[in-house]
Amino acid sequence: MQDEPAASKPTAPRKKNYPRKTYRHGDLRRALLDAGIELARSGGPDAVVLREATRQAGVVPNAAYRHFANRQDLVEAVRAAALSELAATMEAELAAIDPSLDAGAQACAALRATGLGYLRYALTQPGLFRTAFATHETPVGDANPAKAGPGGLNPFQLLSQALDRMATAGALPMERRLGAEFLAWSAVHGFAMLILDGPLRGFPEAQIAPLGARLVEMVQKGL
Amino acid sequence: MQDEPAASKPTAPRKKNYPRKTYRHGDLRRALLDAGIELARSGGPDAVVLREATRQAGVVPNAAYRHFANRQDLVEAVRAAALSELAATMEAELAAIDPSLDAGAQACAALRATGLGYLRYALTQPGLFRTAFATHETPVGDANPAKAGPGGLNPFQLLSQALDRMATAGALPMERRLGAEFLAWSAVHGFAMLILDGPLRGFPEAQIAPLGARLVEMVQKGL
DNA sequence: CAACAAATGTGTACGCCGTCCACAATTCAC
DNA sequence: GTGAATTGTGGACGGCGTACACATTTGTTG
Repeated sequence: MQDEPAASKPTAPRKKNYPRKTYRHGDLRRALLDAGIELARSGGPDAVVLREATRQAGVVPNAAYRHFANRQDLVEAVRAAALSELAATMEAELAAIDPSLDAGAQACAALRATGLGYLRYALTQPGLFRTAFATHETPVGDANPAKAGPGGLNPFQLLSQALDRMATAGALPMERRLGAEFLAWSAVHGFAMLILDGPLRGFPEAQIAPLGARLVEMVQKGL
Repeated sequence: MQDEPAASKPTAPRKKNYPRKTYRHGDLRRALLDAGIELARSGGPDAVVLREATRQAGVVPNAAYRHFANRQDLVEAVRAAALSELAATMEAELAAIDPSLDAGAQACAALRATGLGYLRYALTQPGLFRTAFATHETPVGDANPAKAGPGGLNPFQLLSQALDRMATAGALPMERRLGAEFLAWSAVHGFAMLILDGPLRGFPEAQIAPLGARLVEMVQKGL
C-alpha cells in the first residue's frame, strides 16, 4: 500500500520497533509475545487480549493465528516467559547465599532463598505472577526450557533441589523429604495469593516482609 | 404474549421453577443468582456469564441490570454465596470434634478442622472455590452476613477463632498468635490451589488426603 | 532465472459478550 | 383511580475470538 520502492532487502528481522514497512514483519511471533507479556504485566491473564497484541504489533488480528493456535496458546507462551522470569528471580536469591556456611546451613538458606525469591517476584510482578498460575497446568516433570531460568531449572525444580540439599546435608529427615516440595510450595504460594488477591492486599511491604520471613521459618520448622 | 387470561393473582414469588407466566418474575434476583452459582460451580468465575444467567431465568439480558449493576456485581454475589458455603463446610468439620477432649486438644483439633474443612470444600466444589478467591477482595473485617456460614462467621473469622482458642488454652504461645491466621491460611490456601490448578491437579484423593494431613500438621508444628 | 509451493499477512464475516438507551407493562402509594 | 416507581422488553453498539478465502512475499527447484 505504501508507494515506496520496497527499499533494500530487509531480510534482517528487527527485534524491537515493530512498525514495519515490508509486507512481512520479520518476527511477528516475538512481537506478539512481547505485547502479551506487557499486557499481562499490567493487567494479569485476562488483559492478554489477542486483538490488542496484534494492534501493538501493527498487524491485523488474524495474523496472530499464523504463530499461535488461539488466544490460550498466546497466554501459555506468556506464562512460560513469566515462569522463566520467576526462576531467574529465585536463582538470584540463591546466588546471594554466603558460601562460607557449612553444607547444612547453606541448604537451609537455599530453601529460604527459593521461598523469598518466589515472594519477591510475586510482589514485584503481580500481573505476570498471576498469569503464571492462573491458567491450569503447572510445570513439574515439564522440562520445557522456556519455563526455566538461566540455570535451566524451573521454579519447581529449584525448590526440589533445595530440599534435596537439605536432605543430603541431614537438615531434613529422609522420611519427611518425600512430598516436602508440595508442603513448602503450598505455604509460599498461598502467601503470595493472600498478598495479591486476599486479605493482605495493599499492605505495605514493611509489614509483609517480616510476615514472609515468619512464614518461611514456619515451613522450615514444620516440615 | 401468551393468550392466557393472566390467571389468578400470582403475587407470591416462586422460588424455583422460574418459567414465569406473568410479566413480572417474582424473584429474578434470586433466579439470576442461582443460575450464576450453577455456572460458577461447573466452570469457575469465567463461566458466570450474564446473558446465560438471564437465559436460564427465562428473561431478556437487560433485565439483569435491574438487580445487578453489572456482571462483576453478579459475580460478587456468587462469590459471597460460595464463601458462605465454605464457612458452612468448615463449621461442619468443627462440629465433629470430640467434646470429651481437654481445651488444648480441642483447640488444636479446631485448627485442624478449619483447615481440613477448607480443603474439603476446595476439592468438592472447585468451581465455586475458585470463584470465591479468583476475584480480588476477600473478607477480613468484612461482616457481610452473606459471606458467613450458619454460625454467622466467615471463613477467616472461623480460623481466627480457632487460633484464639489455641492461644487461650496455652497451645499457642502468645507472641506467635499475632498474624498467625495469615500463616495458617497461606499454607492451606496454597495447597488448595496446588490441587486445583497446580502440579497436584488430578491426583487421586487417596494421595491428596495424607498430604493435606501432613500440611495441617506442619502448620501446627511450625506456627 | 522462471515457475511453483509454502509461509505469512489481509479482508470480510459470524456469533457471542457486556452494556447503553428508549419504551412498555405492571405494581404501588396516595 | 391516577400518577409515580419498579421491572422487564427491544434494539443497538462496540469489542472480542476466530473461521474462511484471498493476496503478497519468500524459498525452492528445475
